[in-house]
Amino acid sequence: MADRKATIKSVSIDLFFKKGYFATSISDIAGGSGIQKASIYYHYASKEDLLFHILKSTMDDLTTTLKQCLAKGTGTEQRMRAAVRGHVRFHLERQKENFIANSELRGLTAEHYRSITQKRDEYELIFQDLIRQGAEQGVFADVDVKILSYAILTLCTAGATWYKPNGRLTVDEIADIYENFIISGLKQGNLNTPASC
Amino acid sequence: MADRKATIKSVSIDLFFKKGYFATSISDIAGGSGIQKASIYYHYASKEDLLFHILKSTMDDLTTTLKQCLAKGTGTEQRMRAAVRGHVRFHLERQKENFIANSELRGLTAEHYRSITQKRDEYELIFQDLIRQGAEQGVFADVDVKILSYAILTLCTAGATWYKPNGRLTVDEIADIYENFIISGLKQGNLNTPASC
DNA sequence: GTCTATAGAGTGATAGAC
DNA sequence: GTCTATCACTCTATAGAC
Repeated sequence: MADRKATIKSVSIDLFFKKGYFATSISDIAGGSGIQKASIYYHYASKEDLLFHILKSTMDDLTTTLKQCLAKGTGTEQRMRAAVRGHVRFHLERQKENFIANSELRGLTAEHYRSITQKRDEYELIFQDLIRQGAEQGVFADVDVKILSYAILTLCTAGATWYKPNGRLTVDEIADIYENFIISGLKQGNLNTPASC
Repeated sequence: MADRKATIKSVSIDLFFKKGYFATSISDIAGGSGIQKASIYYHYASKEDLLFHILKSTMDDLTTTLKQCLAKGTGTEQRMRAAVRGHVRFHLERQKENFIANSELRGLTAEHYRSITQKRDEYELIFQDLIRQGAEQGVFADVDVKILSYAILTLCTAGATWYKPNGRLTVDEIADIYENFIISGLKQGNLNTPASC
């Protein structure tokens, strides 16, 4: 039980993922951490403070990972492939935190909410720039940048909802599928007539 | 104030969407409905019962809508296009209920949870059958059916997260974008080498 | 750093009058 | 069908001992 503060955070991530932020009590977290609930407040100012720490570190690590992935690629398509792959991997490897980051924003104070959504917006911008560049270079079709960026991100993020660590497919196999699906969608080859319903 | 029971349900949908199920109290719902909180229990047995009614009617209507859309189409690609379009439309037009249906399942009792996820699984099966048929007929590429069905559904469902009724694009314009993106992804035309990150 | 004890407020739900 | 009143409980957070 080296670092109690880290233990509390880790237990909270497990519980927020399984039960949700509002359904998890300080008592639950204390029980899981092997201490009394009052002791939580020595390490974190409040339950909301704990949530904010989780979301902040997740978003910061996510952005760092993306930038590392992009640094390796050359050319817009390769860079988009690397971005998608990095995004998928990060979300599957740190499934619980990412699930929380996408579902528990309402638990934050107004100020902390702005802080996290600003980080998210900056992250989205990187993808939007890639789509725009690809469209200008003729690598991708002339698609709606905003909608497509949301589509790409939610698609990959959704993995954090259903992924099972010891399931049928490995992280890299799932990343392959998403990468090809998304690049195909961005290129928009051979399309026919739309539906009527 | 014709039907109080319907008013309570409608107010609950608004509040569950805005604040979340656990963060919404019976008092909040009563206040929004213009009655005292005890009166809620004349119409619904419990807060959970209210949530279940919302989710059940949403899922039933969703499945009905999909079947109507599919009845019109001929050919696998046209049927998939119709299915995607119907799914997107339903989620954007009934945004709040669908958002709740995708985020508040944890509020249900074990029995009700099974009931709703069973309806969801049946709905997903329709999409999985379409993907499989398309792959067999050579209309779609030989893709992973389960992953792709999750991808398609979460993609369209995500619209319920960010859609703004009076925003830049109409429901049909958004449906067009998703439809083309998904069909392109299912066909997987002209792909190059994968990324390395 | 962790404990016991408790404050203070809010919760879902019920009883019974009207 | 809606009300007032209240029960029994849980919650976050704090005070102060050790």
